[in-house]
Amino acid sequence: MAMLTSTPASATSPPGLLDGRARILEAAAELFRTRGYAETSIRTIADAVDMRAASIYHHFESKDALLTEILSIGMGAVTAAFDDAEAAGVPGEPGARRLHRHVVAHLDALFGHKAFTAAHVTVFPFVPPDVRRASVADRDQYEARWTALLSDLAPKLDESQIRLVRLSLFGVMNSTLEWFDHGAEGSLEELARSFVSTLWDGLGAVGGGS
Amino acid sequence: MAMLTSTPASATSPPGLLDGRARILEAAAELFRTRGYAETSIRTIADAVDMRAASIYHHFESKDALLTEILSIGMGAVTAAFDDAEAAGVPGEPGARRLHRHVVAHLDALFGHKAFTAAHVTVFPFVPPDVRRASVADRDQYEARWTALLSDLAPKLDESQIRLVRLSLFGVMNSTLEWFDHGAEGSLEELARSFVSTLWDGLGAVGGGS
DNA sequence: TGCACTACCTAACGATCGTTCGGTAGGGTC
DNA sequence: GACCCTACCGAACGATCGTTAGGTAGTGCA
Repeated sequence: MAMLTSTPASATSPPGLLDGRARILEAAAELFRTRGYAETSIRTIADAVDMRAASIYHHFESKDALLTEILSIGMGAVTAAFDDAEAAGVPGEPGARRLHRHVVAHLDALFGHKAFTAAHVTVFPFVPPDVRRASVADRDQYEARWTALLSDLAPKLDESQIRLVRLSLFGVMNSTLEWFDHGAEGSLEELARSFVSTLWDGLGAVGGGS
Repeated sequence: MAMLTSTPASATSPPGLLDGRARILEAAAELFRTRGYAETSIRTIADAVDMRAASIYHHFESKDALLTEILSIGMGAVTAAFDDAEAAGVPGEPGARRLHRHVVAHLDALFGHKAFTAAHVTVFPFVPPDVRRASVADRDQYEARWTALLSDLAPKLDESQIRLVRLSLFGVMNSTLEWFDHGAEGSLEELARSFVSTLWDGLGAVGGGS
């Protein structure tokens, strides 16, 4: 996983402030997320960090390389969050509780590194083939973790059903980036609880329908 | 809703074959879906229909106007499918059955007019503001239909919970465009049944977890 | 003082973009 | 035969794109 500061920057730059490279990453990720990759020019990114376009190329080889690193940071964040959530488990705990912890972890990572993680959801389908190739390994790893988790939680389901549940769950969780207003609308804990209770117990039980 | 053939084309062109305008719409929608809007040039679209770039402007005022019409066709398809599904209902039927019919209708429309409906899911976040403005009314109408349906089905849930269920359900259903291989992987009926049974009865009951 | 290095700059390159202009070929109408 | 309309075309417009070449100010080190 690539880090936000590739050099020991805090030794030469004021602590708490991002160096040029990290500021470019942050601004570019946010612009890619909100406007799209092709729609965001190098000059727009440079404007956002008060530089000229050529200066971007002092820190990154190309626009594609910049995107590749952003995707890597995003996938690193969710993967680390998954592993932390797994480590926090206790043996024999209820399935719904374990699922809830992982949903919270995913949502926390999603919104905590929003610009970087959202790039995987919004711009990934359209990134150049070379960039996509550089990211698939990271993505496959994360996917495998979820497959194993869900197989544990719902042992009666076969492989294709697990795949369906996983992709559906990703569909729900990742769509929150588009409509959930973190902060104003409530906590991610509650959102996750709502997801899990509906997914686990069903809308029929929760909603009072006939 | 805009139609695929705006002129009485079948009077002058061979029946069963799309006229130039409809061929442009179809090709552009498919290219926008797979490559993205900004990533697809007018010349690429022209190539796909064996024309030159200038000829596109005989049928459409601008690239934005072309996209606007594609979005309109897509939203028209899902809205019409919803209304048909509602009309096919019988009084007093179980909630899960009514929900299932609407999920099938949405998925049918999604995959039946894939290029046009997918544009709303994949490229909409990045379309130019003017294009977005032209589509919001259509989208709001469709959203309102689902809000009313879900409020009927789960009367115990308040407004914000209904919103959450609706957005989650959209998240799941629309994500299928990215991973469900219609035809090779099974029927949309079965996919919908799996969604509804999990959503309605819960993974706890279905999956055999503890 | 001199050298090397980092972090930026101005200016420009060729390519590609959406779009427009001024055509032309062919069919229908009178 | 004159006229018009639809459906296309070649060629070009200015703007913007990613990228590069070459330069400069500032800092740390010998």
